[in-house]
Amino acid sequence: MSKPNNGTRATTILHVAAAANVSKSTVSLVLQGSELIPAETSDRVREAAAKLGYVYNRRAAELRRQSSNAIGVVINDLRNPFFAEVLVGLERKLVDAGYTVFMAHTNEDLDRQQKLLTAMREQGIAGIAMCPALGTTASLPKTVKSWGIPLVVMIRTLGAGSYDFSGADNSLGVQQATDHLIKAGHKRIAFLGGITGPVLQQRLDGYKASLAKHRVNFDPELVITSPPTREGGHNAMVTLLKSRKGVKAAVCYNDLTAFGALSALGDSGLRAGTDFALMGFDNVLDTAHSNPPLSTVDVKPEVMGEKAAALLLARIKEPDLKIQRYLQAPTLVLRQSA
Amino acid sequence: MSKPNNGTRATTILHVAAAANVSKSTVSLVLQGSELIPAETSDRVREAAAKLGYVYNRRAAELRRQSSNAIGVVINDLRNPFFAEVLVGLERKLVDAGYTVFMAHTNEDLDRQQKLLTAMREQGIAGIAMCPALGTTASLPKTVKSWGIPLVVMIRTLGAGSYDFSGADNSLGVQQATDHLIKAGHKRIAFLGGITGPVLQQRLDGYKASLAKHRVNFDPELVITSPPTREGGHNAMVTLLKSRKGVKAAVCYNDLTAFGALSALGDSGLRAGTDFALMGFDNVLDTAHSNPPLSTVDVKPEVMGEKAAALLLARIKEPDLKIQRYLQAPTLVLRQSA
DNA sequence: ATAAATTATTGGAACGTTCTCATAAAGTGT
DNA sequence: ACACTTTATGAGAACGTTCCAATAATTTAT
Repeated sequence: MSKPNNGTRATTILHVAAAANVSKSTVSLVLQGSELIPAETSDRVREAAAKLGYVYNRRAAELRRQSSNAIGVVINDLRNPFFAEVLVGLERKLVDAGYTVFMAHTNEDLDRQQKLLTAMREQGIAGIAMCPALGTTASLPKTVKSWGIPLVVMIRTLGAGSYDFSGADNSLGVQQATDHLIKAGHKRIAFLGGITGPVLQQRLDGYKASLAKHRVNFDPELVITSPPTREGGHNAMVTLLKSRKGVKAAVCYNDLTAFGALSALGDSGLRAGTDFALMGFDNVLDTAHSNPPLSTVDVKPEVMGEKAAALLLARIKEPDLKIQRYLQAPTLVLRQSA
Repeated sequence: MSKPNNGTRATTILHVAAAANVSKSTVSLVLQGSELIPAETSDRVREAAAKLGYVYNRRAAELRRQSSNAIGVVINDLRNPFFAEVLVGLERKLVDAGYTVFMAHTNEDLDRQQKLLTAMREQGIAGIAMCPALGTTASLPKTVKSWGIPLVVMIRTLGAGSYDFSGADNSLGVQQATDHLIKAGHKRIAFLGGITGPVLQQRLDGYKASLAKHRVNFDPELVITSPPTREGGHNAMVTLLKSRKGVKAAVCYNDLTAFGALSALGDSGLRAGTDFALMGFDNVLDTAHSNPPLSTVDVKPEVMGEKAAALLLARIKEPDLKIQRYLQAPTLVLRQSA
């Protein structure tokens, strides 16, 4: 009865202890569900806690035990449904494992990314899952590792360094998409969208590989880059239709650009599937109900998220585990656009 | 020189103090950018901190000063681009104000929402911005307020309680959309999509109000509900085409369902704008490049996010401010679908 | 010169937990 | 009855900051 919480301050473990007539140590043990405390006592404590409206002060606990139950996720393009899907898979898995997941958005801004990572570091987060903003230096994983924070990189590789990674086999995926178009009899196949970064590189490689394999000439005129957005895809398709006459097939950097391309085709009275063969990439949920439904490369965004979560959890549990790199195998899903 | 950080533990303010030959109090003041410390000293301290690789322990600081620089955002449907856009506006504003923003996703799960709020409470977050999951009880704002945490509710109202709110004038918006269709000569106008919740209610009200104003009969057969997704919109349109013959115009619950409807129209060889008049709602970025570009009602998602941020910041600064409710005024943006 | 004010710095007590020991009480085996 | 284990609980030192109150050194005013 030494702590009668009169003031305005939050009720603490000490107030609960006083109310339940035990020591703070006992309360702490009860809160942690320790086996050491008999039911009678722990009931009494829990009752007192409930009556006083006690709320656990996680900050204090984490300060003391030097640990955290929060995982930070840094994402770079919230407006791209692909990332949203990755996120959903990632978060589900982490939440199931008992972590609290905090997401933050860089909007492809390196400066913001730096600030976010610093903030997470200062918060003493238990681990970080990130899709690096474009232009991120390859040494970032090493830096984060030197901070002692478990890290998994998603989607975009960061050079050859040693870090856990979950992403897609971009090259193979685009290769399959291009193969499909070639098998359908197309020779002049455009590549639409994407501006920079490792993912574009890999996807272009796949495009070229397929062409080479089938002995069709690579024509640089047929790759039209653009930001990986609907607008970018739209513009790329407009350019294609206007100045590369006769092209009747295209592989897109991703589904988003494909949607834009679909829109541009529609503007010209063309319909993908009958007048033009168009392939997307990602198999975002939206593809099943676009106009027309998009043929695309399925890389299972949610699964990539789940895998990333699994890698991170493994790394947290066992910091010295050997580096793992997960590459989602692509499969074609053929709908109406090609 | 009393603290020579030999061990494996993180370097603290004390190590910095020792290295710079000052007391921990001085280091603390320097870290806070206090005016009290002359440049010569503070330089020395900062140098020492940098050399030792010191990292600020925010947990400890927040525990002591009973405050936080983090704001929690709870969002319910990450896969809906509308929410993504709201989020972007919200976050930008909060980050500009110096806060760290942590987002979390409920996926429309009340249980998860409860857990998230509790987690944020335990973390001692400075404020919460949330779009409540469907089915959230109207007393939630009161509860959060009783926790002493500033709160702003977004998009979905929660009864008539007293809480800060940022959302759209849904009723007026749909009314304008329906007016537009009626003025174009349509009499039988469907309402497609949405299943439950205050937003659907408000939008349906607007729909009915417009019909009433123009003396056209309300036909319950013409409102076809569905989950607010592409798939939902697709199915609703399929139903409409199959069993409500002759209907040539529809207002959609939101852009996402409109996209699905666009897809279903395409499946039937119909094109919105020429064969069918279709209106969306939200004016999500994607609408500008759908196939065809969607006519919709613009409620400026990013602005709603920014407004929510502003309300929250005001509430944090001045807890006794009078309650504010921001309703974004809708405007029609006419593209090709109607 | 002295008092008063200002400037630069510091010790130590918080903040609310966890966790290691320590101890007291009760049970067990001989 | 005794030693010995087990069970239930508690005291107090951390964790890394902040900030009040105090002191020491310097300047200014008289």
